[in-house]
Amino acid sequence: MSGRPPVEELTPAAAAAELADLAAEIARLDAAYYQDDAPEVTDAVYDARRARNNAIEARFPDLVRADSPTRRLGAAPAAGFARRRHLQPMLSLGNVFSEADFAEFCARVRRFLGLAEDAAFAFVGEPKIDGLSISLTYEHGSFVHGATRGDGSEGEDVTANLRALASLPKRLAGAAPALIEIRGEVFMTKADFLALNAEQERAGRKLFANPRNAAAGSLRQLDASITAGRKLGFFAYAMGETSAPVAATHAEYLARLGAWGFAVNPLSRRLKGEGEVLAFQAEMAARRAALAYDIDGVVYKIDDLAWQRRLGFAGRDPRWAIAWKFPAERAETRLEDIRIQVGRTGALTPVAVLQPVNVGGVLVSRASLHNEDEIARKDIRIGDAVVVERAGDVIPRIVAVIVAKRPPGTAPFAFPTHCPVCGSHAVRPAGEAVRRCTGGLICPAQAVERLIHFCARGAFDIEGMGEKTVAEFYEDGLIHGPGDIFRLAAREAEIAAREGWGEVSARKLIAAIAARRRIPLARFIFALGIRRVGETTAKLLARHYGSFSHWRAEMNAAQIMGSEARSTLGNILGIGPAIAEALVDFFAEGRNRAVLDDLAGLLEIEDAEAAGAAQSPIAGKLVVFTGSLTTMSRAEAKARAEALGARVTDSVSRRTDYVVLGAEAGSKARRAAELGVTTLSEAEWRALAGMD
DNA sequence: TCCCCTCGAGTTCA
DNA sequence: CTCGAGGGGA
Repeated sequence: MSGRPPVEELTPAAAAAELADLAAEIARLDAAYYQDDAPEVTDAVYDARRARNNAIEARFPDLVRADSPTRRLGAAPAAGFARRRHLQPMLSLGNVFSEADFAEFCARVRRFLGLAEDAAFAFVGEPKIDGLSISLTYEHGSFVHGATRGDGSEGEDVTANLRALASLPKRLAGAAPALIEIRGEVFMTKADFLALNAEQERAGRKLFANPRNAAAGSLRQLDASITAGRKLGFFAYAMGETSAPVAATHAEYLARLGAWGFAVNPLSRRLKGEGEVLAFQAEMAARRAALAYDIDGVVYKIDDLAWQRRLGFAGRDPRWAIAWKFPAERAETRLEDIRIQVGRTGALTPVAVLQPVNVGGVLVSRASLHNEDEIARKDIRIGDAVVVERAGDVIPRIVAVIVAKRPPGTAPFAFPTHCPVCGSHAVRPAGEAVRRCTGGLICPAQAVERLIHFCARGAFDIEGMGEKTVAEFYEDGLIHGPGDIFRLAAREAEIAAREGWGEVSARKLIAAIAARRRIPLARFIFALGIRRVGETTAKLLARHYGSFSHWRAEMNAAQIMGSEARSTLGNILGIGPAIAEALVDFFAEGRNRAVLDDLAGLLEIEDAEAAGAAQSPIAGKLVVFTGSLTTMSRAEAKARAEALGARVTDSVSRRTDYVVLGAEAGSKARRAAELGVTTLSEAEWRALAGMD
């Protein structure tokens, strides 16, 4: 800043005067920015003021004012977090753990793009910081809102908190698309984490387990001024929706981000091929400990954005990027007990109770043991010394038993043959891994789990009816079955009188329940918790039957008529014999039918939209590709077609809608002609599918 | 009949 | 997030 002496040369008196000026000035600028939405100065000027203020405060800690800008923020505290849908979903990433895995990833890319086996392509390697990813939306160059990743398609709106991050530009420098989503990572350095925890300890507050949690906890503060007081860093690294292309390669995109004013991880590097990737991975592993922040691996992205588009997604993971994780952290501890949990479907799941041990910054005291065989295979016994691992995922698992440290007198674990809750016989069908309680409707453990599922996200999604509440209400006899939830309104006073409850929370709960009386058919079916019927299958059924009454009638018919009607169920694509049987079993049980009657009287179940109402002309069509395609590989063509709602097979039949002929198409072209199936050239196909 | 992929059901800790 | 089973195509 010109015209001002360097901080080192300030006298205390001059410093005090300047801090007073800065406090007043920054307060005014904040008000203009946050309240009037009319910034008076550029962000660079604003940031320089804050930086100057911070520098002076650092040198004269005694002079920090009560109204110092570092102690408050102009933004009004947010009232809870609204949900915000991302314009484009935020990615998850596939993982690899070795050179061989990575080579396999590259081979898949080559196969998909139809490249030669020795074809080289460039990557960008980026250290994978253990923070929390967020999405920022800029309109006409201005930061308008930001959200956490959430489930990938919808996160929490933390705009006010993000405004408090100095490292995040409020305006993009230079030209930018009218609308653009920018993704990056909010993180805390190891040093700031330790300092924050020391501060927390001094203040008698709870400590954060690791920098990641500290960053998440700091960002997700309802009072944005707390966020402002925490030192959070931000690196931008990815793109979401954009109204205009901004680069041809990822490396260019990163440069663009830098030009706009974002911090981009300086360690990110363009790598010309697999050889350079290996070297980079080794380099990062070696530098990991010395870095200011925690990283758990390196993300490699294919540099060419046109290739990225072609590669697209397999499920939720992009085919054009991969996270190469460092080996998981491990720790040794003692297994104190094995407890058996009973799930919604009656599955008996063994869970290890561990002597709490710190694994990679998190205190682990439990780990799933999956099933009977897993325990037998590893010969896990109560009292054993075990190695616990927390891999890239968060979920700990037991890697092995240290047999040398096994105390005397242990015995192989005897898996119970009866349900620990209701005492019913627990059976394990031949060929299956899971042993299940046969108590069904009489088992209280299953009943609670079913109710929890009923209220959970994706099903009725009743706010305030979490696991604990449901379990307590069930235990105290407030609810026995799903219908009772919708009769709770009559017992509001009783709920308000419960420990930990009050009038306000009871009223809110009743309102949340009332808000869910109307429910789409698919969610309703999913909520029932029918075995083998998850979210996807429930949607499928809802679309097929359209209405609750139709579904119910058909299912009753199937139940009465047995195998014949069961085959009708089998005609729904995606419903095979096992799911059909699960459905018939559910309806065969009188108590389930009673629950349905009960709910039908309490709820308004919305009809599902008619099947196949999709917009693309190829949605629902059966397509066959033959011959060699010139503008894309076979796998790519298939993926694109499926993304547009078509089904792709390899053999031409009467049911085939289109046969797309590549060069040198042979027998399938002939067969298509014989059967009178419509054939398309590759160009015609691209036009029909809207790919050009 | 086999293989590949998707879906369901399970779980940890903050 | 992982594992196992189901579904569907080869």
